[in-house]
Amino acid sequence: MPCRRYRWGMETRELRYFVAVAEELHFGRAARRLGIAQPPLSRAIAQLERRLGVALLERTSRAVALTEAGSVLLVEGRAALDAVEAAERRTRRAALVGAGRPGLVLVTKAGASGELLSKLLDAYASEPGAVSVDVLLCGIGEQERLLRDGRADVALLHRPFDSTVGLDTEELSTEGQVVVLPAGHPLTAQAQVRMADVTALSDLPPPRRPGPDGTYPDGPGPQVRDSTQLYQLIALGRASAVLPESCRADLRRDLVAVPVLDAPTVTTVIAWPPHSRSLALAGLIRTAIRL
Amino acid sequence: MPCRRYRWGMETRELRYFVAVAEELHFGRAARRLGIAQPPLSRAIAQLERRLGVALLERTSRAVALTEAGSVLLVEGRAALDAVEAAERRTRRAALVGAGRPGLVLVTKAGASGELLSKLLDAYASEPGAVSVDVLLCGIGEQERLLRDGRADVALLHRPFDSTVGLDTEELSTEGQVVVLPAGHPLTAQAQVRMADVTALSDLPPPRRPGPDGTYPDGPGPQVRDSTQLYQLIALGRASAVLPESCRADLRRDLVAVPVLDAPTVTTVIAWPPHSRSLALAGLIRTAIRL
DNA sequence: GGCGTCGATACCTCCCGGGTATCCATCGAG
DNA sequence: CTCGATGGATACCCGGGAGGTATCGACGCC
Repeated sequence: MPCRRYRWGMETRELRYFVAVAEELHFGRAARRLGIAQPPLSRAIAQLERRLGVALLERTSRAVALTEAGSVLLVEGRAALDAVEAAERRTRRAALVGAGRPGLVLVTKAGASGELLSKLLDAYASEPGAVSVDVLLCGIGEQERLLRDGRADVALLHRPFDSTVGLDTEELSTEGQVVVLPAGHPLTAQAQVRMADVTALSDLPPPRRPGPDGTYPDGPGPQVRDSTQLYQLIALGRASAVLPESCRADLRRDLVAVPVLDAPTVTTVIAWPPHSRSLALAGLIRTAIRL
Repeated sequence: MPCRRYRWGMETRELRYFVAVAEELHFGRAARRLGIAQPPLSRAIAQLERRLGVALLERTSRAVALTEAGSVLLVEGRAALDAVEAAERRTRRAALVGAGRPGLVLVTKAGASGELLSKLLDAYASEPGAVSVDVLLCGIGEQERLLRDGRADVALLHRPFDSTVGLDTEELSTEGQVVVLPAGHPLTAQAQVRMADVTALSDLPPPRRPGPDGTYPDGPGPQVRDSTQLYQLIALGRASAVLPESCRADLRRDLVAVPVLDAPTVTTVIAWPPHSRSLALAGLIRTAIRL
């Protein structure tokens, strides 16, 4: 009779449970995080292992560890959960278009490519059939995740800093880099400098930015979260930074930018998840390519 | 009390149900395909719409149509289901490595890059720490799907024929193309030809190959499924074909290949899903790059 | 050796996914 | 216009399983 569910594949609930346990490596904590009791969680994981016919965790009653298969499922499962979330979010958003709600969400790093972005938005808005575009500003390395889990539809990325794996891209512009220094600093007397000159400034170390996991790398420089903090620290004479030329448009009056001859050039690209080619997205990309 | 499931996102069961209905545009047929009765399916879809707060289907009691949001969920949902399936398959496979079971599955089009492939497999097999590699041969345009749903881990693709969107790639080799003709054909007297010479052969039209959906495009040429059929038809004087140079190694004795000067060059690339960088995969890719 | 920790087991409850029977709207044939 | 066929929605029932609490059992630690 009824209820022979187990005949199809995994349910997202099972995946969420497994990912929680695999991340915590502790059933109790994982259960608390999931808002359920520990026993059902144990059962669910056991059932998942039975269904897959695979041992995912080594339990030794004092410690929990991932098996080889378990670590595969952790990374693949995260990707799958992201895809499910993306489906949900994009569907919800698609239903709101027209009521003045965002038809597209564009994500880029705060304080980068500002001029390019505003030109793009202006140009697209005057296209026939343009939908409204929301702009989402985020930190470094977050864009890929936002595109994958559906919070954003399209991103402005900067090679070689941002990874573009798994995304479709089109190049928009390339530019050199400048070193940003406090006004009056000796180096600002020069028309251009080299990377060696910049790294030699041990009293003005490069700042440390948080990674995707929110932690800061070790090093001498001050920790910064956004460009306002960064500019203030440079103005205070506590740091210097090598940034793409276009940052000049946003610079405070007490900062000076000097071209760095041998810094790698930065390419701004527009990137989007390869399978989601909606008409609105295609229009935005076309506009972007035409600059 | 117990059971407040609905607080988290979609379940894969709901997605599978919706995709079935969206593809069939008919609740009864979809239910039959899913192996369940029609009423539970209606309920499940209604519940999904309630959960998302979004209308996915327009039902008019005689016809079912997708809303805008529904077509978004169809494409995003398929991608998500593929990702879940991929997680399941790759996890199962990861658990079998060591028992002589395939550690990696490489997919490529039948009858392409044969020499490169065997050199790659030989070179990789002699690496320290190599796992066993299964080779999967498939038709045109199937590779992307096999990589996405986890039936394969890595593919040999041929630009510009195969799409590489959403995949990480490394170029392996480039080659020109040749036209394959029956021995004794007048054109075989020449050392090289141009595309115009080939398209002028209206008695030897290019063959039609099935697309990803299994249907053949319209046109004059004969329908072929694989290279054996193709070679036989050429030998019979019913077709000709422009193929990468490397096909020469597989040619029957009664066929002749003539270089085509202005045909686009073909690049063989090794491609893999961007997030799945297992050690075994990395080793194979490294070997491939070193040719 | 007792105690604390943590995962597994036992057992209960009730929600929900599955079923069948039926209703109702629409379309087409006559 | 009526009537049957078609196809989705509704009503209702049933059983499995997802959730809970209580407890066990294994291990590490003081």
